[in-house]
Amino acid sequence: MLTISQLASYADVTVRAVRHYHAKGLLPEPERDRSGYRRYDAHAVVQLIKIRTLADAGVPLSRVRELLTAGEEEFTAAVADIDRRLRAEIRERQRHRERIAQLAAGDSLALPPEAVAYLNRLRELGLPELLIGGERDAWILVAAQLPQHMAFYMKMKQQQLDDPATLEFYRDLAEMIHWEADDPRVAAIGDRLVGFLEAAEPEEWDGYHEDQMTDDLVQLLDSVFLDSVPIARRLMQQLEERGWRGWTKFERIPEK
Amino acid sequence: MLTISQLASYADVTVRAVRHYHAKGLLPEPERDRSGYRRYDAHAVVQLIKIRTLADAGVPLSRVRELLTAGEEEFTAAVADIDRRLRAEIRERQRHRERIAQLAAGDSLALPPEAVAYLNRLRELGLPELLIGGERDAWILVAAQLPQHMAFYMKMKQQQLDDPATLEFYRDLAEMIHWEADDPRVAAIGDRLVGFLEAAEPEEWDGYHEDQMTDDLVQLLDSVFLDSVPIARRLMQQLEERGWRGWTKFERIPEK
DNA sequence: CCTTGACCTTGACCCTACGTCAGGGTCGCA
DNA sequence: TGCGACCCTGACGTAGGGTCAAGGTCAAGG
Repeated sequence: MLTISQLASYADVTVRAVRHYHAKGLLPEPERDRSGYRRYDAHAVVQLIKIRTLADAGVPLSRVRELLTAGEEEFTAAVADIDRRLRAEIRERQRHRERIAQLAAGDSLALPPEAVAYLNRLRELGLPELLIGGERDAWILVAAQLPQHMAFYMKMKQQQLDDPATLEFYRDLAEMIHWEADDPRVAAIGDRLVGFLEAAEPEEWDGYHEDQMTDDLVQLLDSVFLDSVPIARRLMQQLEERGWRGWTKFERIPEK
Repeated sequence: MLTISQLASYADVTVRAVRHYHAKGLLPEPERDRSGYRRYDAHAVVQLIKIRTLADAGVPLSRVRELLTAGEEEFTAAVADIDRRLRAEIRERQRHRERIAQLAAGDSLALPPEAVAYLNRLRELGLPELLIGGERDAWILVAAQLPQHMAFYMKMKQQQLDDPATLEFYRDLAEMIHWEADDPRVAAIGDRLVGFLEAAEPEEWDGYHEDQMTDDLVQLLDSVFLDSVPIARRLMQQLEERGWRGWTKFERIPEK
């Protein structure tokens, strides 16, 4: 007769695993000797080897129980089922590999490459890191909600940077993030921005922020701006005095 | 400000997962409103999306915590590490697939194909299923301990079956399993068996059960025989009276 | 006879990444 | 004011065991 550790070593499993299989009902509890030790016969070794064979093949223990007593057809059906699961798990991990391969550090975490390129261009233009961080966060949010539109958005943004006047204005906006909340220059910026908006109206921004972008998302993006730039609140106040509101999605305040 | 379910839906995770990340320290606990509800800002959405991005890439949460604050080099090192783990898991599952592909029902569970072929031959020879079951269990044990020698053992066994005299004797042995414990014919079988053993001596069985097979294993295999055939004990007793012992590995009892 | 080391017992907590109650408080709307 | 949808904490469950803890047992050697 065998002790539990002898049994375990024949099947190359741990003693703990054997007890686990007892608890799970995979392996019947054997007789005990007078001191309460489990005593096994050779048949238990055979059973245990079968259990390990299935478990080593990736069969979950809950199914091992069925399979040990299953007939031929059930068995082959179950095997097919398990093979499907394994294939799915392999595919999942292959996708994981592809994803982590994309994950360099920094911006590219949670952003598609075209967005990373855009952020890098902002960086090359010498814009302050604080503003770029705000942009990055905003685009992370957009990329999470509307991944299929990121390519389009990024193309639009890149085109804006190609226009010298817009770029110049962008630089001035960037300056703004360091201003105190009561800086008087905000009024001038507000004027210029409204000038831009009214010159561009009405069709130029077409498709830029259409139906896809829900009001909720727009509000969330606005709050990113409001939270990351101290003077943002003042600026938006200026805009509202001039008949405009919003930031992510400017719109004329309807006259009442 | 966002509620927990709004936050969760922006990052496409469950509310439970968000709380889990709080508990794990991945996402800082936000301010509470006066009724104790968590209130989030847009930055929390960004953080949560980053967490999901890493987790979706197969990064364990314990490492996500490090990676969120890691610099460029640590990050790429960690990514390489995770990729290694993923590759290992994929390989593991591919091995599992190969193994379960081998697992038809019945005998082949835990046995190599040549052993299955041997058992099938016994079946074709019309030997009783009870005896074949005993053989199968014995070979499962051997295959688990000495997988590299199975091919050789099976070749030997097949050769034995090719010899008409041995085969005939095999059939008679097979009959035996139905006998009562006090059947007088056991003596005759004992005589014939000893005849075989002494005729075959000493070199014919060479390499069949050599050093590889430990005494422990031999004893285990003997016990399979003793447990599965009622009259086995009587037969071995007969053998001992004639100067032989064992079953798996017959040996002459040294004269004292 | 005693010690020592190896083995055995049960019970309980640990891991991942959350899911799923249970029991109770809160919000917004009709 | 009542209802459904939301929020809170706390606790238990998952798969497959690992790892103590606290104690009983066994065999060998001094």
